[in-house]
Amino acid sequence: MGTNYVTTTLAAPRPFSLKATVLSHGWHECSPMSWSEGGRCFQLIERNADKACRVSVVEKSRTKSKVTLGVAIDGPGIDDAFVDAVRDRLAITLGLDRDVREFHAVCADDPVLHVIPKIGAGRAIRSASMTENVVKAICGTNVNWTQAVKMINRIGQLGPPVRHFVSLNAWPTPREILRAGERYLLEVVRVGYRSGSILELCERVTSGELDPEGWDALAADPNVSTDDLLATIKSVRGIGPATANYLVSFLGRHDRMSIDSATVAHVARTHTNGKKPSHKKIEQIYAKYGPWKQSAWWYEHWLTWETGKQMVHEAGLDGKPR
DNA sequence: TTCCAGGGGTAGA
DNA sequence: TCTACCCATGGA
Repeated sequence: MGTNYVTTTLAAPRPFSLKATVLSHGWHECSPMSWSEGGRCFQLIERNADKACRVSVVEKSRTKSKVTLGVAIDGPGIDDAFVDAVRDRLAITLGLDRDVREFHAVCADDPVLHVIPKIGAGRAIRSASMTENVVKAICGTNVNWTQAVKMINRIGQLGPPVRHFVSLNAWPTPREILRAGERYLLEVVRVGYRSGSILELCERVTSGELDPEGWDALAADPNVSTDDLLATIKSVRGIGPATANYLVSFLGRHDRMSIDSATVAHVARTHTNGKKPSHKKIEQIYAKYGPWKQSAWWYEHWLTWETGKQMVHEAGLDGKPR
C-alpha cells in the first residue's frame, strides 16, 4: 500500500552547495524541476508507477565533511522501494555520484575559477533519465533559451499530474509522448521541425533499439571511449556535435567542449577583445584544462551570470584574488 | 521587417 | 573535410 508522506536524508560530500548545483544551468527552469529561492528548496516531480509524487530537497545541516540534504516525498503509495529509487535518482540529478575533486584542484590554481570550490559549485544538475535529457537538448537547439523552456514545459504537461495541482507533472515516458503525436508537438508544443527528431527518438527508445538509460553504465566503463559514447549519442537525429558534447558531460566526460553561440559570445567578451573567435581558437584557449575543458568554460561563463555573481558575493569573495 | 537563438541535416565541392 | 543553404518558431 505505502504511505503518502516520507522524509529521508541524503549526504553530499563537501564542498557542496544545493543552490549552486541546482542553478548550475537552465535545467532547473524546466519541468519537472523547480527552485524556490525564498525557501532555498529544490523540487521535482517523480513518477511512482502511473502516479506523480512531489520531492522537495533542502540543505538540512553541514559538518566539515558533508552537507546533509533533507528530502520530503509527498504522494500516493510511497513504499521503501520507491524511497530508495528516489534517493538514487536524486543522487544522479545533483551529481552526488560524481568525484569532482580533480576539477576543484584545477580550479584552485585558476585566477577566475578559484571561487568555484569555495562556493560549493562544480556539479551540474541533470535529469536522472538520459532520454529526458536528450528530448530537452533537442528542444534547446537553434532557439533562445526562454523559448526552449516553453517547449520543454509544454512537453512536461504530458506526464501524470500531482494530485490537486494542474501544472505539476512527472516527465512523460517516450510512449506518452508518442501517444500525444506529431500534431500535438507541432500545434501545442510548437517544436517546429524538431518534432520528427523527438518522435524518432521516442520510437527508438520504445522499441528497445536505443537505450539512453544504459549510457551511464557505458560511461562508467573506462574501456568505453568518449568517441564511442559520442557516436551513440549522435546517432540520435537532431543531436549534432555541440549538443552531443554537452550530453556526454552529463555522463562524466568533460573533455569535449560544447561550442555553441553562447560559447562564442562568452569567449569573444572575455578572451578575444570582442572579436568573434573560431572554434579552433576556443579549443586552444581551453586546452590547458585537459579533461575538464567543458566544465572550465562553463563555470567561467556561469560566474558571469547573476546567480554566479550573487553566490560569489554571498560568500564574501567579490574581487578577491586567489 | 529583419535578425538570430544554448544547431543540425544535407547536397555539392 | 569544408561550405552554403535550409529548416519552424518567436523574442528582440
